[in-house]
Amino acid sequence: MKSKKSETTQMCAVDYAFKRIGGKYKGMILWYLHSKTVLRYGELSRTVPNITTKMLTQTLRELEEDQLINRKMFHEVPPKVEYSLSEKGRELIPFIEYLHNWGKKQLEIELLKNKS
Amino acid sequence: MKSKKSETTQMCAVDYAFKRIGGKYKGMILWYLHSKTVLRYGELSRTVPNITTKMLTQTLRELEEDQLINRKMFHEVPPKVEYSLSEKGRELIPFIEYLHNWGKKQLEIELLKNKS
DNA sequence: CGGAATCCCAGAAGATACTG
DNA sequence: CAGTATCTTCTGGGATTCCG
Repeated sequence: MKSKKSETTQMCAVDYAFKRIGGKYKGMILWYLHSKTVLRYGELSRTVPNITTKMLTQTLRELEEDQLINRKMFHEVPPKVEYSLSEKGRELIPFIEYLHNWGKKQLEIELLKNKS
Repeated sequence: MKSKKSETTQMCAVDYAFKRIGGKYKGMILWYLHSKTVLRYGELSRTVPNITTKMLTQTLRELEEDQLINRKMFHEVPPKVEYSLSEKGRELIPFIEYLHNWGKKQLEIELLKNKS
């Protein structure tokens, strides 16, 4: 049983965690899923700025593999797929929320500086 | 006054924050600086697994630009440079700690699964 | 000791077109 | 609507060598 996760390098917990939520869109998607509870594919694609379908699909698949989100298909016409946070994914929210607030604060500080 | 930070895309706080602490080594370096308080260049290079001098220098420079760490040079022979967390950088510790604990927990869970 | 300077590449991300 | 499939581009990071 080979695992894509374990490499020869000793495993550092911070490193491990960053690999789950790193990349260009993972944090944002988790954040949006948290604030909206449930989102369809199309909604996500409109919500995440400039994301392509390829990256959206790929990112969602990775989050699903890591069991941070749930994917629920409705076999209808037209098709419908809903994404939501899993329990495990929800555990990350406090930290993303913290990060969000920190980022907001820094953005405001920079804004003030640029005005002067 | 051009800024490397602002692009045409609307600024999202989560995205902003991830850009400060994303990348392969930033989280780990902040984490190590927190647990050891102060570290020299050579110590960091030995502590962070497999990091090259190029990446170490580059990462430290970026963290310094964003004012998350302090760089203190001693003009001696041989030269000596110490790195430590800044106030702003220290604000990030609670959440990196959270992330660290989460990662540790997940690693343990995965370990158990692989044994079965 | 604490870097800087090059060269190079894998893998991340973008563009575009097509489909059940 | 919710994706696939390709192709291309870009850039974060690696390897190596040299410097004050």
